[in-house]
Amino acid sequence: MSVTIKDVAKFANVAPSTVSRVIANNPRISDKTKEKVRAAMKELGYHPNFIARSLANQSTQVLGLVTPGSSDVFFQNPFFPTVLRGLSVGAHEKQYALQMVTGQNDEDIYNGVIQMVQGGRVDGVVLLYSKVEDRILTYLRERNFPFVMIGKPYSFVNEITHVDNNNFQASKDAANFLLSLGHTRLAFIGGDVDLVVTVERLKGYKKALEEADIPIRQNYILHQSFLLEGGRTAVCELMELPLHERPTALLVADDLMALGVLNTLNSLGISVPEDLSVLSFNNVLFSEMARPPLSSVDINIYELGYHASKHLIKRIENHDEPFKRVIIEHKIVTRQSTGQA
Amino acid sequence: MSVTIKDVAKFANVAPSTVSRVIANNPRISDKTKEKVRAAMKELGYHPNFIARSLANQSTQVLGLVTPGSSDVFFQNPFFPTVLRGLSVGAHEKQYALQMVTGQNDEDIYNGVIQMVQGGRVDGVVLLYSKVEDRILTYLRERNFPFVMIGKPYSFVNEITHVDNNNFQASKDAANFLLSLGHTRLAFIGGDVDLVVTVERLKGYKKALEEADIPIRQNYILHQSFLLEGGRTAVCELMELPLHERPTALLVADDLMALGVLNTLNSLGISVPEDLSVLSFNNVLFSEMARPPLSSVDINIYELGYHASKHLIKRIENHDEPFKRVIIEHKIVTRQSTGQA
DNA sequence: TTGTACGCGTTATCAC
DNA sequence: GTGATAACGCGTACAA
Repeated sequence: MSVTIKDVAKFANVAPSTVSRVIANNPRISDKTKEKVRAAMKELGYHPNFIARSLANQSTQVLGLVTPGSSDVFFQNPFFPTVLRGLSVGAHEKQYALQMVTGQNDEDIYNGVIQMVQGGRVDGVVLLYSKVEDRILTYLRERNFPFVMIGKPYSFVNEITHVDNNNFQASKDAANFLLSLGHTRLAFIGGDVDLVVTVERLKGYKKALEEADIPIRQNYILHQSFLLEGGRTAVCELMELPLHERPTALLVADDLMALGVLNTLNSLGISVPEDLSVLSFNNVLFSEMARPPLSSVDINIYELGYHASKHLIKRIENHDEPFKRVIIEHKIVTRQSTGQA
Repeated sequence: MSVTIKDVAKFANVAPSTVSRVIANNPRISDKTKEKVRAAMKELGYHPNFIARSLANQSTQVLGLVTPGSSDVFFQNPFFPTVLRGLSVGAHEKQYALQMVTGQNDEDIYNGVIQMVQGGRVDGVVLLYSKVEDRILTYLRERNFPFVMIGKPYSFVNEITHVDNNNFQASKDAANFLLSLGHTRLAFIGGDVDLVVTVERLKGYKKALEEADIPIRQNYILHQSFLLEGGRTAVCELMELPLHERPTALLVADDLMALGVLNTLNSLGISVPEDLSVLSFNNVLFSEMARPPLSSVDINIYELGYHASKHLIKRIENHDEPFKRVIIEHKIVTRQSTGQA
């Protein structure tokens, strides 16, 4: 077996409790014994056992990460690695580890979260999404377990710490940008309607049209999953409209979907931005590598992750920490997929 | 606090050990008491405490995931989410959780691994890469700690369980494919030379040329990090050659880099595949979305992850499990970035 | 078939 | 300042 605190104690001729205090750097231990104990630890190659510490402490220094049930789709989106990197950096700064729930569907994930939480595996949880009805959220709230959400809560906005963009405003800005280029036939291709981010971006789109006195047409509003394939399907649907009714600009709720859109348009012989402008969201790494390079609303994905873990840790370490709404800036990055109407 | 085994015991009028046995589904407990205890557990909403269990068991049911030190780069590559999904599914099938080391550089990651391992946080470790000199590998081997590697070990190939493609053969196949199209001026753009995968793919490239009696030119061999930017730099370098010395085909060791290549070629007015063929590796999701769609060697990334966790768990659960070399199939997927010379 | 008692490696609360 | 001792929640010999 591994070398324990007791071994160190014997070796240094002190009590186990003293060793424990040295590890915690307790000020009431004399420098002399500290030295002696540290030497012993080094000599024996001692490393603290986190499991035992967790049991005594009732704290694990681990954050749980919860993906949406459709994790295969979620993983594929470049959003995920970027937000993960932010989470990782934020966690690392406070010496927290990251643990993921495994499972491919809602049921698996739900059970995974319960195991994590009840099993005491994690000190807190990050929800990497926001859904309209979410029993995981309900569960965490009921147990008053520390968690933060990336995205805007569907309800109880003031009782949930969350890190989000102002997606309503971002989408309104984006739509206004297209309007300012002279487009009036403006379609919206959104993601899963269960996701709050879709809802918010749709609202922003509608609001912008409304303020510009442009009637909202239901056949200009499409919903697909956040995937390449979704972009294709949506385009095909729009292009079945009679020529004079086709939109001249598309607002696409996700870059990956936009990539599918571009691809499909290309194979249909429709050129971007001459025939059709495309503006999307997220500004992931390959946006600028698309053909043509994608204009996209940068939502600072990394920051979303970073602040999420920072605030979660705050809530863990101070249970009375007030709920916060953290808004990350967005910015329209103009490239070559958008042009004058 | 949470409801414990003792609470259940009291409620069901049995001893704590009986409850424990019911959880383990010990056959020596009568069906009647099992029912009684299970009813009590349900009634009280009992969930086992993993931490306590881990301490008693000396096992955590957690797998550790180790990324290369340059994790920011690694995360960005679509390879990562895909392999992660495979790992996740494999782990989930055996009820294992996944934990990641956090940290942005070699030093952080190294310390993170030591903490994970010595701290007893994980039962085993997956190395998601293979480097030429790797002290993490050395450490794990010295401690005889269960681990598997994704990729080919630089040394001790027969003493390390690993899941890999035959990258030598894959690269040779790929080069031969280009040769069969009539290309003779064939360049290789590889990744980080510290990575074994780069080394293997370079070897395969060289071997194919050698067998075709084509001399190897050092200025046709470039190395960049696995990133979009790397593709750009490499192309610029090659295009500085006099026209008649320029390669007519590129073998690129990574799709992401190939995307950068395509992009740069486009802006230089060089058309693919008419002027130059491009063949890359990995066949990640967006390969077919590139312009033109990328011909790529599919290496079954998902399978790499899936088998890695499966075999790691085998090693954990049976410490005498022999070392294995698991080879995942590869296949050239021809799209529009390759053509006759 | 079930109960008792101890150990897993720490931390924390007392004493001294 | 430092040393016993009791938790933390569970698994498991050993008894009964």
